[in-house]
Amino acid sequence: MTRRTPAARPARWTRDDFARPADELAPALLGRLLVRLLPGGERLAGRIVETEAYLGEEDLASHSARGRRSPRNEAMYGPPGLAYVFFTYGMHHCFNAVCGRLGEPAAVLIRALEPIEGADLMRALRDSHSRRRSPIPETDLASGPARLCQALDINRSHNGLDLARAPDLFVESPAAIDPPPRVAVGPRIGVAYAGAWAAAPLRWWLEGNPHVSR
DNA sequence: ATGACGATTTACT
DNA sequence: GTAAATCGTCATA
Repeated sequence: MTRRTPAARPARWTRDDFARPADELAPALLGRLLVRLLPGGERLAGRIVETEAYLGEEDLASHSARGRRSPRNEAMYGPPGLAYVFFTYGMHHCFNAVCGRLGEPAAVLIRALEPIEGADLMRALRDSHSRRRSPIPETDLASGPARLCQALDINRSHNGLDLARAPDLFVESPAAIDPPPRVAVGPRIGVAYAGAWAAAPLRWWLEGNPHVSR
């Protein structure tokens, strides 16, 4: 009788994998792969090395704080597994995975990736967004929420996409998680406006990984 | 209709 | 370290 070893091959995440609280999902995503298939068939993949949890209506740092619901953040109120992509600062995109239960506006912001597949293509995509002369070092390719969106060509067209079903954007557990990762926790970035919530330890990253932002 | 500002990045002093 | 870039969104009127 053939027995498969579940962890021996890559496994795509299903809706159930996203259906948990943001502060549970955020650390659980570390070490997983965010995979993007470009229209030409090229496969880009990055190991998730930094995440932030946005808990819901009570979280004053969240776009859904105090029950704010609008066309922009509508995806946050959808089923777990949707992509929430928003445009900010007049020029940047950020990518989240919606989580929790349907109707609860929780999400996890992906803040940084370590390029695993297609790094050269990622560099070309990043170059197309800047006028930099020297080649972008690999540690700068996806080490920030807007950088990773450039590197994987993620934009508003992906907002509301179902990560559990979309053919071109999904999360995958790698065949093996190399070294047992040491995880660090700290306050979220860029949410100083959120009062006491700004200090909450809701950001997780792989300790010592050079692809983490800043 | 108007204005303030942002879950950022980059360049420059 | 500080500041510019740049525009969609939302709150207020």
